[in-house]
Amino acid sequence: MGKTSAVSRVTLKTLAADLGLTEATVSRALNGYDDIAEQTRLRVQKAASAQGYTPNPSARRLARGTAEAVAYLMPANQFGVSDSFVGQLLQGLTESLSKRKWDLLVMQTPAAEDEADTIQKLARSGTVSGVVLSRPYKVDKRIKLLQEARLPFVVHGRSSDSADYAWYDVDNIKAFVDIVDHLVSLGHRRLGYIGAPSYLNFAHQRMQGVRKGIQCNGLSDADLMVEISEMSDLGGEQAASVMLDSETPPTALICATDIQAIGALAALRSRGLRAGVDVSVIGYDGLFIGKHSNPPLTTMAQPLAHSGRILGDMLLALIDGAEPRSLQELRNAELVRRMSDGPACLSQNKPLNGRK
Amino acid sequence: MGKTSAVSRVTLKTLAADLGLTEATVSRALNGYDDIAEQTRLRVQKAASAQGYTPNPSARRLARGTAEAVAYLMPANQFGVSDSFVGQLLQGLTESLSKRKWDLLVMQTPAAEDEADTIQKLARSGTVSGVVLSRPYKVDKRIKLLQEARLPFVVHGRSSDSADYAWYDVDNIKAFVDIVDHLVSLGHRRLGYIGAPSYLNFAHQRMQGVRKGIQCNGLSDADLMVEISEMSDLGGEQAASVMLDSETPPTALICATDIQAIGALAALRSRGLRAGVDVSVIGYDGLFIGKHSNPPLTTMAQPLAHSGRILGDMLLALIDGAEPRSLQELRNAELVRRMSDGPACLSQNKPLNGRK
DNA sequence: ATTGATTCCGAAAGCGCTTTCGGCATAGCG
DNA sequence: CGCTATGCCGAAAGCGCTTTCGGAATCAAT
Repeated sequence: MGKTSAVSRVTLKTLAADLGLTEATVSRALNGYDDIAEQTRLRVQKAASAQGYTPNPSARRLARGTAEAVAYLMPANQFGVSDSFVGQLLQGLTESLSKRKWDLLVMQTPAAEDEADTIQKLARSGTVSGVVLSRPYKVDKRIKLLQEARLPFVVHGRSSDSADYAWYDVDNIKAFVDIVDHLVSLGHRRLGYIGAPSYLNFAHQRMQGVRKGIQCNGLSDADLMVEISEMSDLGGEQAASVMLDSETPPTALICATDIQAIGALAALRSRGLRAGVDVSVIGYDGLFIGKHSNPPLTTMAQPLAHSGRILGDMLLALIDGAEPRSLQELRNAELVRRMSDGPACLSQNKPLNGRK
Repeated sequence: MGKTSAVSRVTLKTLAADLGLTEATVSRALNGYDDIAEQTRLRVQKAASAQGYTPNPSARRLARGTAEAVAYLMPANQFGVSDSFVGQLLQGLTESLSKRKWDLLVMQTPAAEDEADTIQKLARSGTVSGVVLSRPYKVDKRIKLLQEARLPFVVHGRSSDSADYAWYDVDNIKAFVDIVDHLVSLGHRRLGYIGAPSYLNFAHQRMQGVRKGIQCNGLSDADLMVEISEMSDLGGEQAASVMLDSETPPTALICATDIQAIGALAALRSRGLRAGVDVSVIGYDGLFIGKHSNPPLTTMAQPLAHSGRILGDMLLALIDGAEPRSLQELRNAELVRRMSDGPACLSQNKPLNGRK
């Protein structure tokens, strides 16, 4: 009746007592110190796994002075449309961290106000030894805070000044230059761009991309129509609507995100316009949903299959002392053509306006 | 110049020294003990926030003997299609937990083999004081393990024996009975069901629902055609294909998940069949994607807007000592009609088989 | 046999915090 | 004025683990 069933935890102390050794010895045996006789190490290991010993992480962390955990700062779920990439990212992160048996915390900065507070607490308390940040703003206070706190971090995306920290991003500018190239090569000369709020840096970059694409192809600003909308299907639909209903509607719509592109598709349909025939629509993200939209969406697919693992590995390297500048990885997005783009049919520049 | 910039952490010790008090006093002052003079409490609080003191969670947890953290066991991302609900759920969970300033860990049981191991480690190490489990299997070893370990947990969904633990689920059986009712009322008499692997209990339940619906409406087993597929668009497409290409194809397809329904839609299109006219298709989940599929998908929408917060609150209550049996919440899904269902047109029972 | 180098383990301090306990004041009571 | 309450704080132990240090053996070399 000494131990009441499953209640009494097995600690280093009990283990040591059982083995006739000291806690110190058992600890070192389990942690691979080389001043332990191979024979006793085996004995200890066997007993440990037999009794199901699992070190108390809090105690270990306290003693070691390291957190053995990292935090993922989830982007605030802004428009109801939950970001499906969060799941993928987390999966990759856990994979990467599990190699060291580290824990993954997910946090969310409540209001924009509390961001500073959250980060400072995080840094000062020593809860984690690293942070993964998603979807940074153009100028992102959190990044500066993390730097000041000397807390290792990697960013999924980049803010405007990305020289001094580690990040993993896709080349948004190139991606949108490519889109413009593609469209121009199809004969399009009047383009519409449905953008996202530019405080999000990726939105800013994508906008830059289309501007650059316009220039490189010898078009002028007058050939580009721009509407900024929120990142939702409705936002995209509304933005597309104003452009389509304008005097000289564009023959192709470039969208900052697939979600908005999906909305644009709806705007076309409701006007009796055929995407890919009357007007081209190209999105960005490579979302699964695009495969099944009406019509299937042509899009720039970003490679986020392994981004979680990559970010995790980067962070680990960083914590091990790697130079942040050496950990900057830029990938390219890839055009996947489905059905929503096609040659410009200049004949019907002014479409027949199904309604209105 | 006493403190070298941001390097030296401010601990209870330094705070106490600064204030001319003991660590014990400061600790109690900060933790709301009532044996501290109101005046000194204020003094302490002011100094704490001025110096930006944040308690070291590991030390606190160790001393208190409680984890102040819970874990979310992510469902393994089986078919590449990342589950978009994970993000939503996490958001709700963090909200709920932030009320107590608890941490949220996300973990993933690597292989099916290691599940037991993972859970036992989790329980024994005291890493967390509670667990949220998603998408249980019909008979789920993890649940038994959690029970044995006396680790509080709530399940998002139910396993086959759900009497003794806390869960939050939607009434899958009722949902699918409702679908059958709806379809029958539209005149459909030959139904097809595209199911999911039945080791996932929700899949089992949905199948039961369909069967029950068949009975209640006076149909026989012969009127139901069943295909089980993996939970992906391709799976759904293939399953739909075999049914549509059969001797006597069903006039309506019920799908266990929206993803599969989306695939079924593709199968229809490739055969020149019009969803909602020639064949009805109904999915389940209420995924955003269904709004923009071709045609828009009629589906049973499950209420998961606040499921994360509800699960979090349940878990907290449980940890506070609530009875698991008192924490079982069953919600109803709701039919949202879009374009993929419609009255049965018996005239074209045998469709014109576009190909094959 | 004496020395020196190795091998292996125990002793002990400490990580930063919580919490019980006891004791010194001061206040309240007869 | 002595006595017991009460208020307020310090002392100290302890949570479970890590890690440095030193010392007792054992071994090899002279």
